[in-house]
Amino acid sequence: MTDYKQQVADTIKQAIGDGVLDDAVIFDKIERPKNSKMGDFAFPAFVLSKVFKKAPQAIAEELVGKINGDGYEKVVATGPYVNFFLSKPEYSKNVLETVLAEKGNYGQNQDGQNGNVPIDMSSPNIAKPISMGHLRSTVIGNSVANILAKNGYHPIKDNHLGDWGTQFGKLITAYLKWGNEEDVKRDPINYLVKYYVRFHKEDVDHPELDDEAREWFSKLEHGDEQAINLWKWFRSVSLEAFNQIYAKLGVSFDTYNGEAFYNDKMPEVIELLKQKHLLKESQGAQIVDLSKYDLNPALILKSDGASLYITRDIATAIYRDREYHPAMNLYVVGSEQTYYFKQLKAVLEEMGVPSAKNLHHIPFGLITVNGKKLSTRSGRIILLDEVLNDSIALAKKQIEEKNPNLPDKDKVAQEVGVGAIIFGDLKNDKMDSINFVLEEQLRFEGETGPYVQYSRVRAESILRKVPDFDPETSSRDLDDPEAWEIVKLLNDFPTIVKTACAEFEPSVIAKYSLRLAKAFNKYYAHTRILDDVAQRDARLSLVKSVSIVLKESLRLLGVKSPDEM
RNA sequence: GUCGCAGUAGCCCAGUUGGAUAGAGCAACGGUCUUCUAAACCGUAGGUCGAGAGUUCGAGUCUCUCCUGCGACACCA
Repeated sequence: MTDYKQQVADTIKQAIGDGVLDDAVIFDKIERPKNSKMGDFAFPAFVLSKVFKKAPQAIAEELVGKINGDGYEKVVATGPYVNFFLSKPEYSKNVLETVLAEKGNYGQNQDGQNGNVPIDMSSPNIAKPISMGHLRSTVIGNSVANILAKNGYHPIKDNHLGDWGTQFGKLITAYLKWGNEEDVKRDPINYLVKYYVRFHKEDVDHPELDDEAREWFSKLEHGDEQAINLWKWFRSVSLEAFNQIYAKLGVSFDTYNGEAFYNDKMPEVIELLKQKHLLKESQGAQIVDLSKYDLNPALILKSDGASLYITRDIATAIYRDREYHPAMNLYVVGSEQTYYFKQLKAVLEEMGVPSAKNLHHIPFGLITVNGKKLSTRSGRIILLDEVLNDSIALAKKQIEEKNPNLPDKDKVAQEVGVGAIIFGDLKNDKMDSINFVLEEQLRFEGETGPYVQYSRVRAESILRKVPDFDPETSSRDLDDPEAWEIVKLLNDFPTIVKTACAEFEPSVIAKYSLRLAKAFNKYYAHTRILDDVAQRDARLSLVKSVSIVLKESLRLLGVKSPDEM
């Protein structure tokens, strides 16, 4: 595959002459004009005006005079810019050739050299419902994993469950007092939450409940059989409920190493910190001083000797280091924890944990309701499952209206409804906070997941009309000016894949898929693809290529692509 | 108070890392289905890019000051 930007840079370099500008400088200056009528690539001549002491307009003219237009459609000076128009038939052929040959593999690179990348994501708490708040971590983590794999890494999706802690003492106490097995079996999360809430209500007037809860947690920690069995049961019924939602979202995990998993690995952390003489006492608690990182001290042990979140995270990082020798160590956690992750990284560096320098917090903005943070206590909670079901129901309704003869309606409704929610989350910069309004989530028109899905459905529909079309052997001699924008976008895909990976930013893919879908819909509206016999196969090659790249883009986002909808 | 993130059309957001006339979507108004799926396409209208200064040939983009919103600031996770 020809690197056209490099080709343009070489042409410019020859025209300028040796030793005037660095090769890299020239390459960096080459840009894509905002308006494609200006050209396919442009070189702004401003940088040269100082060197040659001439107006950039004049320099642009001179450069064009020195360029012989071989390999280009034309090269023109427009004001201070040298604008390059690529040779469309050759370029198109080249691009389509590559996409059709590589299919879903198009854009794959090996930059990651198969390095392991554990990703901390989703992380719901046992016995609590999965809310919209968990959606972001789940869906961003899943997409980042797909993007990493596309760049040659080996992602390891780790659902760091909140499955340990004093709340289990409370839960056991509450269950034994007011619970019943049938209810929990029927609707685990709902009833477990009820017990938990009731505990907190009653505990106001009956402080002795707290003692009981403490005792049960202590029993749990010391391996009491009844306590352990109840804990295991709560955990497994919760996980079953979670997995139904994950299945709906199309997200799976490689490990569920939650807090309980690391519980027995804490003493070693403390021991290591002591060996390195990093622990200091302060106000009765054990801290690590981080003043040389310009950070507040990290509190490792409470004054009562109990461990904290960071202790567990240190244990996690050390475990991952030994287990995976990770190329990167990722945490998809809300942006409100940015400072905390700086501290964690600093402590790990002090401890000399090798992967510390490759620890990346992937932050994202809050989901709010009326501008306020979600919280179970204040009742501002939106259940993810309900939102997904609403969206699926709406998709079903649309299918009944628009395409009542569609086979597999329920499956498609799920793919479209869930796709809308996932795409809606991933479309914008992950740092943007999202003010949740249900009606805005349930939109299938304009810049949405269903729009991209629908675009590919149209492409597939055309391809079905010509069963004898063979993308392997068909003509790729596309000489179709209307298709030009699409071809250029197709050529961008491998670069987009790399950018999304470097920035841990799924929205780069989502925005790209919108651009491609939009360009295709425009083409579709203006060109009768099947009518012109002479151009038919080349056009179908383009349609097939669009379908391939749209499907792959959606896959990277974790969104399904139905063939019909 | 200190630190971090953000402020672009009525609403929600892009803006190719400093380049050409600031762009989409939603909402509004008007047009396009006997012809490859109208979940689409085309058009109209909508802007002091939070405010001010600075750097430069050139600033939505970089620097500084201020304003506004959100978040974080050791014994929660």
